[in-house]
Amino acid sequence: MFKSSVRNVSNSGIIRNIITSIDLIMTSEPNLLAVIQRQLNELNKSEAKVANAILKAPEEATRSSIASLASAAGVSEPSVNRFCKKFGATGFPDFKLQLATSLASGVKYVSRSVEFSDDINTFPAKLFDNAINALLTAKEGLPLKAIAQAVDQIAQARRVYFFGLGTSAAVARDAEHKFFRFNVPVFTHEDPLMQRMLAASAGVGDLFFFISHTGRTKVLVEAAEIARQTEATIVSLTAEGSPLAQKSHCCIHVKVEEDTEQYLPMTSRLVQLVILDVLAAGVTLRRGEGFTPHLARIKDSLKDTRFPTS
Amino acid sequence: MFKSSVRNVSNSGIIRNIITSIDLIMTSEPNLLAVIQRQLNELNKSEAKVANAILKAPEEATRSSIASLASAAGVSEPSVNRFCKKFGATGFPDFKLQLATSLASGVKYVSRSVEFSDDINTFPAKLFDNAINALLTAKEGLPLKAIAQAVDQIAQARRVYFFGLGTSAAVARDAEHKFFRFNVPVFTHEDPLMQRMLAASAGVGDLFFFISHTGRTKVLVEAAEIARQTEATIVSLTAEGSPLAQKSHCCIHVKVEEDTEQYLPMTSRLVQLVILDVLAAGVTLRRGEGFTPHLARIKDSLKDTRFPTS
DNA sequence: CTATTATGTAGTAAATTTACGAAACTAGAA
DNA sequence: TTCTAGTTTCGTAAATTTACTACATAATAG
Repeated sequence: MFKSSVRNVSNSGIIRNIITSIDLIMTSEPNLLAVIQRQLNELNKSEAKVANAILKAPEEATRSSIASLASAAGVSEPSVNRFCKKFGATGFPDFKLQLATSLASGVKYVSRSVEFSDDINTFPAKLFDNAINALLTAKEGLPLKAIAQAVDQIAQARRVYFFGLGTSAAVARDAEHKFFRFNVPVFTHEDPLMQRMLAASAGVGDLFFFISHTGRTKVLVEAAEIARQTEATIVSLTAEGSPLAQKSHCCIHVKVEEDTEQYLPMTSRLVQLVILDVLAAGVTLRRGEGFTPHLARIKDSLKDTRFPTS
Repeated sequence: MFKSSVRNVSNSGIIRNIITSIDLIMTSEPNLLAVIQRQLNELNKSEAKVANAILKAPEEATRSSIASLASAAGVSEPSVNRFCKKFGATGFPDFKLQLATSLASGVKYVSRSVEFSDDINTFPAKLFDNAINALLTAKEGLPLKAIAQAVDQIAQARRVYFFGLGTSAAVARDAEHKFFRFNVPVFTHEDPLMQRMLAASAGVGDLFFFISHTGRTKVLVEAAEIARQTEATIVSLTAEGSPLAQKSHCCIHVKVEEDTEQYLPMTSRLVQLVILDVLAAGVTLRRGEGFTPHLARIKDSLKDTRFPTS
């Protein structure tokens, strides 16, 4: 079984090496509760009971015995044990340990939406927790291959266009600010007509980077469609399998479960930004150490626009 | 002797009460390992053996049974048990739990900067960790009072201008997208000249929201200065004590230790965005439950611009 | 109605704690 | 020093709690 092979890492040096890469993808999970939360509807009856009991009182769960947790959840002891194993633990004690560690960081790793009963003392922390949680989740399932590919393509591009609409326009703008530093001509346009026209007149060496949470915004997908007719490369940061993703040569997709009750997409944008940071860092690494003076010059150029630090 | 009086706590009620305060000092220490380390020479032979075994391999200690730890330390099982109780735990499992928690909170969240020796398997995770770390730190020292005040002022404002330059311009743009939903006329301008002119022509009910990581960007501070001459309210999201902060009626300052070696400001912007989310949520709560249909309408208005979900 | 999955029962093994006693140490006196 | 009473320290073994496994029964899907 895959799960158990991951856990038994400490036994064999050889296995350890093989596992390392998997670890990066899978097990670097500081947030057990988030995983439980996410899997909640994938669980069967008794497992769900256990999950709810744990989510309800996680701190208490770390202190109780398997028997008391079982009775609290209204299930038998082996059910609890099976539950633990399902989530990658070797058994109940190990599970408690993992749970305790994830609780330790102080973040409530369960998405908590803001209620109208919240006040200034509660809702800011909730939003921060959600943001942190989103980043942690995204970090787990990072599409490293697509990221590496995108870095390659950006590093080689003659021109890079960052296109987004609505909230994603702000992300595109941010990307522009980040990437122009690499001597690559970078362009952003929020105007769909400009986007279409630029897409139509693209050629070899042009790279279009589309940003969209849903990947279903018509005008953006259409622009991608047009660009696709040319020799340009199309990279997108969007939802997997979406119309936009289908038009792309390379799609960086990130799983963010945006709270649909929430009318403002909060967290997905943060993840997009960090991914763009990652891409920028990737390009910097690509450019090599000789490139840092160039970055330093750009930074220095801003010096005179600021009041000196007293 | 002090040592023995502590030891004999369980015998006498009076002594117990005296000791309690000492316990409080001792056990409120977040790092159990540090406590053990400090007490090391006050311990007797077998206890010291146990202590050393734990200090040598703390991570392993959390995972091992009392039997294996006992044999690793070269003592009997009850000795380990007594050791645990001495350090405030109810028993061995409880001790392991405390040890695990103190290990988790301390070490993990350290800023790690990207090196040129990094590759695709390491640097994305580093950047995510840094981002998460920044949010965690910001969450700790959230200026709730200033936030509450800013929410008040935004909710009451007749017009809100979000001004930022450079990277912060993108944040301002994002803020615009978030806040326009509250029936408040929101404006963003990246052009310093526009910012000056709008500032000059401001009046009662106008709110200028300045965003700047350093708080030292001259043209932005000047715009704030100009706005300050009018009846407008000035709120800023910037560094504490900076020139910009000094011009503001209300300053939301956040401590983010930006890696100065890094030429791109990565994390501060994320924190700014989440803070703006917090403000937006605050305004929503202010508007009350009757306001949600309005938000829903805005969301629905986008429906036709998207390809339907298959 | 069969095959498969899900859940619980009961027994077993393991781990932890307690009770008790032996050893080691301390201090005072011969 | 050497002995002895008192004390502390530590380990053995038994008791108890806790967790796991194998198996049986119930539920579910095909």
